[in-house]
Amino acid sequence: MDLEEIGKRIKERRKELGVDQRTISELSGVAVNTLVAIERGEGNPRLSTLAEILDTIGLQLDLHPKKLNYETM
Amino acid sequence: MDLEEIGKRIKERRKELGVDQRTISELSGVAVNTLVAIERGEGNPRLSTLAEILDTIGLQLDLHPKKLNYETM
DNA sequence: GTCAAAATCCCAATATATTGGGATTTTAGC
DNA sequence: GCTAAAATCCCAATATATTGGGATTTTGAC
Repeated sequence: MDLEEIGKRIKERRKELGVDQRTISELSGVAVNTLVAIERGEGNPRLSTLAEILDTIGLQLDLHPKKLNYETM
Repeated sequence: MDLEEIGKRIKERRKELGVDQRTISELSGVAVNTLVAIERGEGNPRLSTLAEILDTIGLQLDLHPKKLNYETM
């Protein structure tokens, strides 16, 4: 789940909703330039920025365990 | 899943692993000050910063659908 | 292939996350 | 209640995300 995949998921979801970037920008309060960058996987948004967008399009962040890179700390 | 809960989850997971902040800081490359703020729910990290920490402690971000705030766009 | 809308790009200004250093407070074992 | 380690705080410097404005390109319908 990297920047690029998150961007894809956002764009995909927005298309499903049938809305354009400007609308999401206005509803979320995030500038359209910022949204463009994120959708294109070129962004590295603050968590709040990402959350505002996700919230607007009906997606949510979640946290789950995965395998550790280092077994010994 | 807001900033505060994410911080709690990170701290909780770190404790389970039995490692201190300095160690996570060194392994992840994120400054300890930044880690402190995030664990305390006072941070608003960039996605990359959050991802580096999560990756180090064996957690992963995920995206899933939730109810929309606005049914009509 | 024209046209309008949507998406993307460029740039300068601003806001804010991140960092490192050092000091202070809190925590936990003895 | 001492003590060392861990956690937190403060601050100035730096890096970078965000924004708004306008221009350009791409897309899709006709």
